[in-house]
Amino acid sequence: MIMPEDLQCLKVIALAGGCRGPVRVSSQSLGSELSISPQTASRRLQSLERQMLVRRDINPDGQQITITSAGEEELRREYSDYCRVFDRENAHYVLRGHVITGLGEGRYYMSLEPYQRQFRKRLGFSPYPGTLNIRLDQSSIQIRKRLDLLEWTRISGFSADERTFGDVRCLPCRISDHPCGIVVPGRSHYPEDIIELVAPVSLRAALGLSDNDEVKVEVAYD
Amino acid sequence: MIMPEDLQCLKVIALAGGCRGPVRVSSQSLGSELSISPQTASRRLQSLERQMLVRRDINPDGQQITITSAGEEELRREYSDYCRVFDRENAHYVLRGHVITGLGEGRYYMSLEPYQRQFRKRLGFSPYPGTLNIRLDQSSIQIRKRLDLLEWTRISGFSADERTFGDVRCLPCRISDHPCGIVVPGRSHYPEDIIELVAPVSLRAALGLSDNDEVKVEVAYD
DNA sequence: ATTACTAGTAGACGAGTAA
DNA sequence: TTTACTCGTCTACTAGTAA
Repeated sequence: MIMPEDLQCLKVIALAGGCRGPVRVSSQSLGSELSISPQTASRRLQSLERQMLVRRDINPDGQQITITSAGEEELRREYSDYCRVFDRENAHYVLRGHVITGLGEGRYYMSLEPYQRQFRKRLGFSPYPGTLNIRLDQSSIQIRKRLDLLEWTRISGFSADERTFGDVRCLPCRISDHPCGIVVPGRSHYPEDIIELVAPVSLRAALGLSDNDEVKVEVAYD
Repeated sequence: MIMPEDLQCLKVIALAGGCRGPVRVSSQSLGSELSISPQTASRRLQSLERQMLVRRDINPDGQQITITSAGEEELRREYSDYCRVFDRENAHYVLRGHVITGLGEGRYYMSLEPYQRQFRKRLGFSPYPGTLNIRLDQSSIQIRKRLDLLEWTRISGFSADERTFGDVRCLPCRISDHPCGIVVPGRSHYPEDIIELVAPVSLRAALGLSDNDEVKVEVAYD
């Protein structure tokens, strides 16, 4: 296995064009790029050459470096690792938290016909009138933030009885294999450590949940 | 700047799903994955935590690790570096070598009407009857091999005068801003250290080249 | 099983120097 | 200027141990 500092070095050479032709890379320039001494940079280049990852043409006034096929292969391996990390296809988020009692607002909103109709159309189910409120564990709060980058379904607001009901966004998810959705009111500031779930059934009843029970919410983006 | 060994460690955690939720990563499992001792792996995790790149929930029987936004950012930076390396858009290859005298076969073939017609159509110029033969420098031979992965223009063979003329493939390129093409006969084995160029003019005359002069051939894939 | 300390050592580092 | 050696230091490793 290639050492991480060698790989880092190889990457810098690749960025300079080392995969596509010989490039001038001096120990000094490489060193300053990696914040290491020219001596160490020189040793790194020798190491890469010994591993047959680069080819060097050394002249008295410098050297030209070319990345070999083996070197490029090594870079591609690393590249594919990063592709796997950031591949949207297998993005599967997990949130952990504990059941809490909400303010009962969810129950009211979810009972409104215009919301119900849209949920039915967009998520494929009529929401049970009531939401399951969850307080996220500390480490899940960071995950929650990243969900904002995914594609949420927009549920439009409406007016009725001289009141205005705002937009809501919803992200399909699952809790113990029950399909559900995280709902977040449009613009109002919502506490970052709390999520609210809608589902076709009462999750509390279906899963036998009580306050403070631990739950796991999964978001599979596909 | 993040140390390469820390980044490597962070990547492994990310591959285990650390960007999308807390994952169980023990010092031992991490160590065996990276071929380092559990002690070192433990120190790496402490280091990542100190740099706020991960969050750790440590229990007596193990730890759950979550990559923070800062950690993910670091990974994305690295990812974008690799994207730049392998981005086809700015693929710009450089071959270096020295002019040699060929066998004069190029001159004959390039004078044949069916070949001429196709070159005119595919490359946009009528080839000067004669090719410039170049012996590649040692380090350019590896670059030459990679060109085979690019999209070459196929020039079809034909029959005439009871002889069969084979397919030829051609890759547009430039030599000192003169548009030209690398030509390679279809199936016959061609020496890997030699390339043959066709151009609308005599490159030897246009560039004042003699045998053994150094030349640089550029292939810009776009 | 874990995590993380301490201790001792091996090896990587930068400085200086030669070619 | 380069590359790459030697040398002395100090970091970073593994092993052993505690919690």
